[in-house]
Amino acid sequence: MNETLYSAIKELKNLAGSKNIAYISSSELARKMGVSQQTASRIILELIKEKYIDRTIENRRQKIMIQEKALDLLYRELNELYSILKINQSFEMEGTVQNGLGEGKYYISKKGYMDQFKEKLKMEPFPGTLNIKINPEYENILRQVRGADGIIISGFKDRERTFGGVKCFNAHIDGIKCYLIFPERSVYTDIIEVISDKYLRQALSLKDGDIIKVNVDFEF
Amino acid sequence: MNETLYSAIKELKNLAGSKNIAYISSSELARKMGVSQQTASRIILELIKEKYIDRTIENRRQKIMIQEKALDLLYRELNELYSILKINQSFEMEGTVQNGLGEGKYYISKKGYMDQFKEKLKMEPFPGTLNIKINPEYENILRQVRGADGIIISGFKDRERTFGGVKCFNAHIDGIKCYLIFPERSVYTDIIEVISDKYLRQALSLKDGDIIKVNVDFEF
DNA sequence: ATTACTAGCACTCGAGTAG
DNA sequence: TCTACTCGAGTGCTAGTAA
Repeated sequence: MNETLYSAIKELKNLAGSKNIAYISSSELARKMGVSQQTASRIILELIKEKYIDRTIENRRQKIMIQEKALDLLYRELNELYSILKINQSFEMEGTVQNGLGEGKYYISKKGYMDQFKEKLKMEPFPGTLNIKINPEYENILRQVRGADGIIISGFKDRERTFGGVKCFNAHIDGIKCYLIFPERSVYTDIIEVISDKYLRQALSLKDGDIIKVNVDFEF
Repeated sequence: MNETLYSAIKELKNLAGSKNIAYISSSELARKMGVSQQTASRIILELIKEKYIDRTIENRRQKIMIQEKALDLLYRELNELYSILKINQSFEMEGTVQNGLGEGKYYISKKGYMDQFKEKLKMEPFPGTLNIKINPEYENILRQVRGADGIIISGFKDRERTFGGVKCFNAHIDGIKCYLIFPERSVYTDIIEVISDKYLRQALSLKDGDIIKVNVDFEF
């Protein structure tokens, strides 16, 4: 990753705001970045090639759409700085309890995962996940959490198929210790999966549709 | 500022930890950064020249001391990301009420400042400052706050001398709205000055030596 | 082992300019 | 006006090597 592209992404995201859409000419970007118009133009082309942005030219002006990959990069940088500067943060998110479909249970119970949970999380998880649909206003916090390095649970193979790696984050809900688990390769969903050594639905008296707060605890 | 130097500073600060001292050879830094040993060596020389680090060579190994200028850079980047990503933060710091010496009163009362306070902070400050010595464990938070862009109060001249610009941050102490004020040019002191439209010592029943919490409110 | 100089090469930048 | 191509110049890289 070229460092100049990072600076350009910052400029563009700053302009784009929460809609992630910016209208800017190459010479204007050039001026903001302190480079020539030609270089700015080349940077935009590179950003498109690397899928950090999408661009259309409408009525002689460029419409730049910031892509997930670019936001990922910015949040990753933010997390890296948190980590380097040893800034401890706790993030709160709010969401709605979802019907779990029993899929979680299938995955959690796999020996390949379970053994690692016991070893790395120092607990034996209840065989099932609590699924929470995070409210849209917490989208950015979720993105930041997802971009952080968690406790890595490696992928594995069994007779039938391959299971991908996941990463876990320390969290708590209403004082009950739990872990958020995400696929290691980032997937953009607003539904998070929570595991704990307790049956969370029971311990917290939850039913589908309940609104709850989840706190993610980072320590570097 | 070269972007490569920024990456190098991150690597070095990461290694250095809170003591801001790292022992690392140029080839090790080269490996971490994915460049040649020669380039890493040159980077270190540039960092020294630009006063981001200090270096001594003891018993064949380099001792690298991270300088304030480098920390400034990292915190500034962090703040820039906060701003770009519209992350609102509130920072809490703890400190001890200090004897103010009446200096604050002299400055605050200057028309050049007072007019701007009224206009930009939309309040008429009590003519005096509450000085708080921040506890060392909040040093990094203080650094981060100081590195942020606040509400700018421009410097001015009167008949006798020049008064430098200051920047203000929204804050509150025990629910009372106030502002932190810092000289615009960063100075490394652990004493902060607080102004408010109220006489804070009275409103909060404070005396020298009292320990209080200050919350700085950022909004981007 | 280190650090860091010199030489040469590669890559990135901006000027000129086309579409 | 815009964007973006080509090309020459200069920066910054690595390899070789000295200390």
